[in-house]
Amino acid sequence: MAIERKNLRSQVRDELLARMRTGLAKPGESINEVQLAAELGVSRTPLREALIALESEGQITSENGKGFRFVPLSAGEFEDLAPVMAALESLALELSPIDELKKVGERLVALADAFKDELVEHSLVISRDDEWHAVMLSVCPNRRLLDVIESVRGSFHRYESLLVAEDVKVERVAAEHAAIARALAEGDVPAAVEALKVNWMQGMRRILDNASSAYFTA
Amino acid sequence: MAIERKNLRSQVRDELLARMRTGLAKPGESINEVQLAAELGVSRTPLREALIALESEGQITSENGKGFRFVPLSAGEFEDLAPVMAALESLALELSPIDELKKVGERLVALADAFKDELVEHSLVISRDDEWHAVMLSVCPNRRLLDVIESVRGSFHRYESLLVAEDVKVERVAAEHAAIARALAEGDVPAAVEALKVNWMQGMRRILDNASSAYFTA
DNA sequence: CCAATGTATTCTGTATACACAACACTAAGG
DNA sequence: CCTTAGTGTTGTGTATACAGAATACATTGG
Repeated sequence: MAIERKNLRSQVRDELLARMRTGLAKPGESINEVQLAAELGVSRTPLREALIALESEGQITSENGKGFRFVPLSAGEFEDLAPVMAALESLALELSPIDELKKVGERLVALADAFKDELVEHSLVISRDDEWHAVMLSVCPNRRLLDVIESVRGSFHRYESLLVAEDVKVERVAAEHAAIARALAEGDVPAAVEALKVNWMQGMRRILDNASSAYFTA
Repeated sequence: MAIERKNLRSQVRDELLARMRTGLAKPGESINEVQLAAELGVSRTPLREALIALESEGQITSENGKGFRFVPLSAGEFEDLAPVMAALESLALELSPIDELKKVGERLVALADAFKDELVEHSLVISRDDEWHAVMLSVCPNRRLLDVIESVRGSFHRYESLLVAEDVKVERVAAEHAAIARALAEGDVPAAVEALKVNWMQGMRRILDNASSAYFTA
């Protein structure tokens, strides 16, 4: 096995993302570089590099003399992100070869079923969902589009992880996924696109409705 | 007047972008940090920070022990970028309040006319085009979408700047802009979206056809 | 007591220093 | 002659050092 060969800045980046997702890094909180660097056991240099990378992905903000801050949660931003994801993934479907889509559609149907049956615990819901979308996008030949999707999804992810309540309606998600998958299997891209948009917007709405508004004060 | 208060890394970032657009930084060229830093009159630190920011925007690549490289020009990537821009700007239109769009449509018609009449010199074509699109997007309330658009547009820009030949058909662009603007003024968003997609794809195609394939070897 | 200015402290932004990986070149062995 | 191990050099990745901005605190004048 080829062993991982990663530089510190990317490891730090991953760790910061993890902390943002678990809530260990509180939204809106300002970052003390020396303290955080010490906590992570690295110097300020790779930490700052990770922060800068995350900043240009929109996951962190900075003001000139004041340093970096985890971006506050904003219902508005979350609502903004959903249609962007929907549009991007829709485009990905439209650009994928139709026959490939049909094949993938079948796999997706199976996955959606498994998803429903598994009674997945909450921590897994998101990674399952991720996996499902990854499979769907796997036949899209537009590399740059996939990059953009991944970047935006990063921001979306944060809201999912922090706000997903215990009682997420998993069956609902599975049903929506199944609808998309069936349309794809039949080669009906417009229908799939429509279902996909519903999936994103409903998903966002579900999460937002269940979330305590307290999260957004920060 | 409030005087500019920018840190070095953003200034370096701008300078690097400028060099990429003028061709001073050759596509595919690998970057020697000490040399480039000296050339810019700064230390490696802000230079690296700028490089990292540009990397996560997709404008620069890096390999672990090998450092940074200006990304090579790729016809494929350029072709990939166009539909993404089209989809994103289309979404922006769909999310904009219809009455605002109508008002903006009128301004855009005027701008398109001016564009045609001005017989603009080549260096100005792109910034005019930019300005036009900026006005069009000015009524879109989705901040995050605008961020994503700006980021992707950055990559697209590079191709425009490097490949736009002397004999760009300016009237063609103006005509396409006028079509979009008219549709907006009439509040016909679907028509505007359709025209917009044509604008992006045709624009990309025009540039690509006129470009010597020699550019892509790097 | 409050306002305003001066001073101390903290933390960012930038520069420099250091260690090790990657690459180039040479030399020895087949 | 080709291959490969050894050696030197260059350049990145990371750590540390320094300078100045921002903030908090104290002090003085009203």
